[in-house]
Amino acid sequence: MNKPARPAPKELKQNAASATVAEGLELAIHEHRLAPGTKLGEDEIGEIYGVSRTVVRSALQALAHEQLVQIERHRGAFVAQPSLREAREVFEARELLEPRTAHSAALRAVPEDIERLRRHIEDEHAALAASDSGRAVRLSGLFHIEISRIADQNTIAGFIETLIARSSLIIALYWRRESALCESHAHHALLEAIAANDAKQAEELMRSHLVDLHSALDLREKGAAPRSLKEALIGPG
Amino acid sequence: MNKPARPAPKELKQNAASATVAEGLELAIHEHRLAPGTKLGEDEIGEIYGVSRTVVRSALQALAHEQLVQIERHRGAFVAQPSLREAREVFEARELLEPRTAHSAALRAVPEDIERLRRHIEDEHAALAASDSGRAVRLSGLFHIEISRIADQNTIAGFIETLIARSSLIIALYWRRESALCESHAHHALLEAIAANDAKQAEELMRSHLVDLHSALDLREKGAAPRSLKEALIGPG
DNA sequence: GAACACAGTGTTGTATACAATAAGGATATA
DNA sequence: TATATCCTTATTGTATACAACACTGTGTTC
Repeated sequence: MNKPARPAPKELKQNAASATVAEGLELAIHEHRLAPGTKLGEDEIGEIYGVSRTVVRSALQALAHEQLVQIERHRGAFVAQPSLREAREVFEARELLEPRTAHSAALRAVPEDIERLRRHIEDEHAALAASDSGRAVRLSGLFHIEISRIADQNTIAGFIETLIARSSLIIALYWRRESALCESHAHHALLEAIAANDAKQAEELMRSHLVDLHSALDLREKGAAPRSLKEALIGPG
Repeated sequence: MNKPARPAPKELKQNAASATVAEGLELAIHEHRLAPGTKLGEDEIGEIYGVSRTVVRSALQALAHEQLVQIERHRGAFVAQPSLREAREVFEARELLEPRTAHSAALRAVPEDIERLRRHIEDEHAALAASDSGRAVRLSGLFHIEISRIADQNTIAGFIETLIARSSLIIALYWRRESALCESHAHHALLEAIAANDAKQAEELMRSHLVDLHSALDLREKGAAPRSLKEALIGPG
C-alpha cells in the first residue's frame, strides 16, 4: 500500500487572496445564498473582500472553470444556470463514478474515517433541525466528497467534487418542493455499509441513493427560462 | 519562427487572447515540445505571443486547473510532472470512463462520425510514417476525445479531455522505449466496432486498449526525482 | 405613437506600474 | 577551503490606469 502521506485537507491553491475570494463565493453558491443567474460584478466583489479586480477576476475564472459561474465576454460573470441537459448529465456522471468510490471506500475505511462520516451526518441532522436548508445541502454534498476522499482516488475525487458543486446549482433550480429532503436516512445506511466494510452493499446503496436524488428533481422537458427569471428577480435582493 | 498561428476557433472561450495563449501552450505540451518540468516564465511567454503578463497569467491559471502546469507561489509556473501515483490514477479513471463512452458512441454514431474517425486514423498513420511522434501522440488523444464527443455526454467528455491531456504528460515521463507505439491497430478495431454499432464489442476493445496503454508505461515504484531532474536539464534548452 | 438612431454611462478586457518574495552570488570569516 | 550571511537581481503578486465594448435612456423622425 503506497502511503500518500498527504491528507490534503484542501487543494493547495497558488495565490492565497484569489483562493479566499473563490472559496467565499463558492460557499455562498453552495448554500444557496447566491441564486443561479445572479450577476457577479467585479468591482462589487472586490470592494466586499477588499481586493482589486485583478484578484476577483482570477477567482471568477477559477469558478468558471468548475462551471459554477458563467462568464460572457464584455458582459460579466453570473452564477451558472445548468440546463436540463446538463443537469441530467451531471447526475448520470455521478451515477457512474460514485458507486465505484463507495465500493473502494468501504474497503479502505479506517475507524477515524467512520468517525468523520458520523460527525457529518450529525451536522446534517442539526442543519435540518434548524431548517437551514442551505447548510444542509452543503453538508450533504460534503458527505459524498468525504466518501470519495476515503476511496483514495484523488483524480476521480476531483471530478466528483465538481459534480457535487454543480449539483448544488441543479438542486437550486430543479428541486421539487413536494419531495422531502430526507437524505440523512440514506446517508446513514451508507455509513453502516462502509463501517462494516461491505463494499457490494455500499456500492448498491450509493447507486440507489443517487437514483432517488435524481428522481427528486424536476427534469421534465420545458422552458427553464421563466423559472430562472423568477429566481433572478428575487435572488440578488 | 514563433508565429502564434492560432490553431482553430474551437470552443468559444470568454477572453480570446488568453484562450489563444492557452491553446498554444497546451498544444506544445501535447506534442511534447515542452518537456515536463519546463519553467514557463510569464514575461517570456508574453513576449512570444505579443500580449501582457495579465493575459499570460490567465492562460497559465487555466492550464493549472487542468493540471497541465503546476504553479508554485512566488516561484512561477512549470509544465506539470505527474507522479507515479497520479499516473496510475489517471489511467484508472480512463479505464472507468472510456469503455462507457465507447459503448454509447457505438450506439449513437452516424456515418459522418465514422468518417471523421477514419480520417483521424489516417492522420495518425501519416504522423507515424513521418516519425513525428509528438503529433502522433496528440492525434491518438484526439481520437479518444472524438469518441467521447460522439457519445454525446459533454460532462464526461470534459473529464476525459483533461485525462487525455494529462496522459500526454504521463507518456512523456513514463513511456517505455522498448514498447512500440502501435496504437493505430487498436484504434482501427475500435472504429470497426463503432461503425458496426456493436456496443459491447466497442466497450471491450476500449477497455483492453487502455489496459495495453497502461501496461506500456513504466509505473514501477522508484524515485521519479532523478528522471525528472534529467528531463529538466535537457528540457528548457 | 412607434421605431430607430445616438450618445452617455458603466462594466469588462488589457496593459502597465509598483510591491513583495525567493533564488543566486559575492564577500567575509573561521 | 568551507560556510554562513547579506545583498543584488529577477520574477511573481497585486493594484491601478486606460481602452473597448455593451446596455440604457433620450431625442428625433416617420
